[in-house]
Amino acid sequence: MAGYDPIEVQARWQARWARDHLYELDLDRLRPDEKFYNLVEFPYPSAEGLHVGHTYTYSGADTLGRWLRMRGRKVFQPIGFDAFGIHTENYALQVGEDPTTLTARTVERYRGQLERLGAAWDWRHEVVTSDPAYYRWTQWVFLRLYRAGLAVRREAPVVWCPSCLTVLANEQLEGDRCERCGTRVTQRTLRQWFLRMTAYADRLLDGLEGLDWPETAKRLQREWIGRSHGVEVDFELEGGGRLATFTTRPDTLFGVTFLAVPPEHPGLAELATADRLAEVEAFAAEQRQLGLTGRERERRGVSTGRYALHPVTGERLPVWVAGYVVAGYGSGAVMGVPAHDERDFAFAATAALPVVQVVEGAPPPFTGHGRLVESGPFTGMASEAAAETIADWLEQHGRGRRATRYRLHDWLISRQRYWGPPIPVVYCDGCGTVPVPDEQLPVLLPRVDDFRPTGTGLSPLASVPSFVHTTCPACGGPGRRETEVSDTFLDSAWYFLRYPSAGRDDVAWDPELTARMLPVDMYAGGLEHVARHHLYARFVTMALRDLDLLPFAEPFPKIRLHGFLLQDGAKMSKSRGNVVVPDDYVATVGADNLRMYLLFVAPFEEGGDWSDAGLAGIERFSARAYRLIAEPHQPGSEAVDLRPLHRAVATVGRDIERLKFNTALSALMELLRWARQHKPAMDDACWERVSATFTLLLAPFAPHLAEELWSRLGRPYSVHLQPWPAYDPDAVQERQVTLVVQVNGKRRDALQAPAGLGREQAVAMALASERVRRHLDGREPRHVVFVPDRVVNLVI
RNA sequence: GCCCGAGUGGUGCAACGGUUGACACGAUGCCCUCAAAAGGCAUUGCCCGUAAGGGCGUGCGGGUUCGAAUCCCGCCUCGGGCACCA
Repeated sequence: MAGYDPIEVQARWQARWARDHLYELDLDRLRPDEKFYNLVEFPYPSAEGLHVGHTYTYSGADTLGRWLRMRGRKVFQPIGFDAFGIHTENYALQVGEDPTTLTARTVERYRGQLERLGAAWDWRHEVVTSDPAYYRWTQWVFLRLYRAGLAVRREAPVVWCPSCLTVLANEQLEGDRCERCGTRVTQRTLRQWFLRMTAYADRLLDGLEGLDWPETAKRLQREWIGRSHGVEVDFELEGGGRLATFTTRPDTLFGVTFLAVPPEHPGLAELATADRLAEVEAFAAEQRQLGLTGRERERRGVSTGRYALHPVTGERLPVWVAGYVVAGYGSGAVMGVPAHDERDFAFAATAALPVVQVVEGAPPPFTGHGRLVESGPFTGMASEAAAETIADWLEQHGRGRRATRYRLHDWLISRQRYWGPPIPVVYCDGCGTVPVPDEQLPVLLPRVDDFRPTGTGLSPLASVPSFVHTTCPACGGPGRRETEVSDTFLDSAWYFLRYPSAGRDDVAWDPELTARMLPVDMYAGGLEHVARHHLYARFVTMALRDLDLLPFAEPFPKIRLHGFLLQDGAKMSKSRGNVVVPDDYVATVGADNLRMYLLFVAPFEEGGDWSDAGLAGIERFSARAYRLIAEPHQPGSEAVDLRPLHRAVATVGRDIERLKFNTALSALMELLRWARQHKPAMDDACWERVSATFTLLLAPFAPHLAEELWSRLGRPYSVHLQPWPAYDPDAVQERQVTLVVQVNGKRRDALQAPAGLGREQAVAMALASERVRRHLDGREPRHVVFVPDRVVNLVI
């Protein structure tokens, strides 16, 4: 008999599945209660090809999906390509090829790779975000947000790489350096398009409560949104004007010894006194050049020469420009309380500013709470209560107001790049900013000879006259197109809405279909996307819901995060040269073995270490499984006790549901060993049951092998259309248990006993044990702990 | 610096507060073979002991409990996230 050839087997069945469209669903007939929208994060088709990290996630999600399918759910498992964006464009720049032709090739390659993994993708619903048929609707989504006042254009500082001559997305930063060239980034101020995500800060935060997400994911979003409740305190300036500061600790108001503004402060020239102006501007210019991240942790600053007046005491307080103050947060200025804030304390030390302790506790800097001292009428109060009282006082006297602040910023979607959807807006001298009408979508990205970033702050599209010059949709006069493209994260912020309706050219998504198919039932994703993609998608979904374009506000009620696959304890990376390429393994050991190995090596949600050595165990397992089923059965005479089979069905199902694929596989391995041992003794009925059940349990993990075995068993195609086997709950119960006997908590014997033994008999058995008696040393137990079917602990 | 997560055999890892080490890798021995590969079977936490048996053992130090890898407190190490958000 020929041995198991995983490569031949996978090729044959993949061809058959594709021919039969086995994994395509008829969405028209689907009820919301039977569908299961099984979503994975779609890849961006970059140069390197599919990473083994993708393979890892997709293996887990696909195994779950296949199992749910066998459990009777109609599993919708689409896939697509996040093909726009800087990653793709950078590679195109590197090889000097037009991104359009390049993307066509890489997408094709990815399709092949994804296909060969043997996952149950529904290719009929594929989306490619760089396809005009897709980005037409990305532009449409933008226009909905624009019309709702959620897309606005305003001037703002952005991160700039002086070496690559381009704006960088935040996700392209490693600390304060450009991911690509390692150059330290600077800031630049440009007129930009923003999506007003901060308008949804509260709902994004509060909505987390009801989501079935890992706690770490919720925490990350919570911290990213960063809501703080506090008070905005006004300080009158000597010589006129006032400075508003934000604080979460109004109870420390009497400890203020200075005010500080960031180097980016807009009114700096007016703030500084004449004699200080030159120094202030020099310092601010230098600090702005460094950018916030370039300033390190040094505590530098210069005095503006200006003084502010304390709102309660009227005391004169110097106003400083300080590098550590973050622009763009709160009111843009802080009240310096060195005694009760570590940063202010450090700054006060270098600037020789006084430290006044007003909360009792440890020596400064003391950031805890306590009784107020030296605080005028509020002295003696507990600081928590004082915070409220002082806030009231400020509000009553018109010197401040309660306020809520967020770390979350509006989403900067402008990119001075080529490879993205043009932002669908026309500028007209007469009409101003005019949105492109829906019927004129898509605004096509023109083919250009030179798509290199210009370094001028303008997109390469700005130098394409045929693109720029257009007709104003409002008045018919001459107009200029917006030449920026939108962030690639906007493409992916709504792609899951498109999948069911993919291919429709009349709507972005069909309302009736969407109501039935969404939201997503399970999203298998990565931690690195939580504070970006998942957040953007939630924001866009909420906004669309408010526009009555969607019947739900949360796109991903359930998310699970895969762990990371390491190599030799280190993250795989090109620079380390330790990237595992899945293709190589699919071609040598086969997709089934690769999938199972990835799932076996570690718990799915924790990740683990890749090792070629470990793969051998899985290959052996597959080969044994193949031999078990493929080798003919010489019937024995016994109706073998099938309890182990029932237990395996229970365990494997339970563990798949919990995403504990590693233990599910070990249960399958145990079942295999048991089946091999007992096969010769089994009568025909018994063997049929065992061989079929084993194959069904294997199907979610090793779809090709299981299909092959199923066909060899003479069963009707396809194993993937079969129901998951049932088990008898009674048969799962053990008949015999190991009863551990402890003396004073130390294990002294292990007795074989019938399950369900009562206390009396168990204790009697324990006392009868020779080993136990030796340790009892003739004494009577004072106290006996009995855990049924587990433990008898005799305490003397 | 702050916030999470994790520390268990030579290795990856498994264990509702109840036999620590399932499953697998590796190693050792044996079977098969002219031989090797493949395959099969067995052993495999550490220490003492020929053995029976005993002692120790889940990063470290305490605690709770009849009983702790698991719960609590304090440390150490590694991994990840955020990095001056007042």
